[in-house]
Amino acid sequence: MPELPEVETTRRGIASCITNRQITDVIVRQRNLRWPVPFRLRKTLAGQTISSIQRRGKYLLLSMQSGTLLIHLGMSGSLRVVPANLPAEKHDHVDIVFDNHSVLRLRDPRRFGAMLWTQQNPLQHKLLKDLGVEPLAKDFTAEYLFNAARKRKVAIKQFIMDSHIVVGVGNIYANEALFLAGIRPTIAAKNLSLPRMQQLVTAIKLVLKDAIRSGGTTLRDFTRGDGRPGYFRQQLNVYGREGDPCKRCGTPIKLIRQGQRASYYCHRCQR
DNA sequence: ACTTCGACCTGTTGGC
DNA sequence: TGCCAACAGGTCGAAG
Repeated sequence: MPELPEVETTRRGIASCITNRQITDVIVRQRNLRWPVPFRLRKTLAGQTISSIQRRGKYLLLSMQSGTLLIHLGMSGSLRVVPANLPAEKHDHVDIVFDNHSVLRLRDPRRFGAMLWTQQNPLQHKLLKDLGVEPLAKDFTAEYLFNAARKRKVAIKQFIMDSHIVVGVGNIYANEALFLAGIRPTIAAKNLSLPRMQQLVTAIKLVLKDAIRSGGTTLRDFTRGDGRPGYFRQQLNVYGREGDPCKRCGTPIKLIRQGQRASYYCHRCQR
């Protein structure tokens, strides 16, 4: 579920509920996420106040007096603020309890997510320090992408999904952005001209902004527990549409595999 | 420095 | 209906 738009929507959705709230308790039901949830997390967090919640890539950064809690939602994670008396369900692994008896609850069926504590500058943390640019920031430009692609023979789709180049472009939006830009996902990154990179950069920003705009709907549907985001799904041009007609030219959408991920594209519109 | 691939998990879906 | 394989929105880290 979580690509950058969902993570950003989550951040915005919980920010006002948790900032300036004091933590009174932490309940860890399952510590085996991607990396173990810190053993003494309850001891570490109790009594601290969350001063802000920021996002870097798909990581959420909860700032407190003595450090930062890093949260990644992996493939299936979600965060919700619920009343403390709402019973935890099967995959509700961590509760952060606040002084007003609300709870920040992490749910993650596949457990590819993470919750880590760091006392250093979080941007210097091992997992964050080598991340690429933010796709919606001004420094994500055609020139940047073009320069980064020199000598890179990897396919452009895998290239834009590489978080060391640019963060937050997941499989759905990589497919969608390449369609909008008219670029075939298999082209070697180094073979794209600067103007085509400009089209791609523009498409990535557009797709992510649109998705954030409809992210609220996506999130609400998801957290309600009925899975797929109905609203956003209707905006998809290629993802999940194998064999269906291209919305621009009618040619059946193709499905291939790149690096064990599904790539959908129009053989005619994308060259 | 770059590329490929296995690994981590559970839940859902589609074919037989 | 049951069973099994394939697949799912991520990304790290080892090995080549």
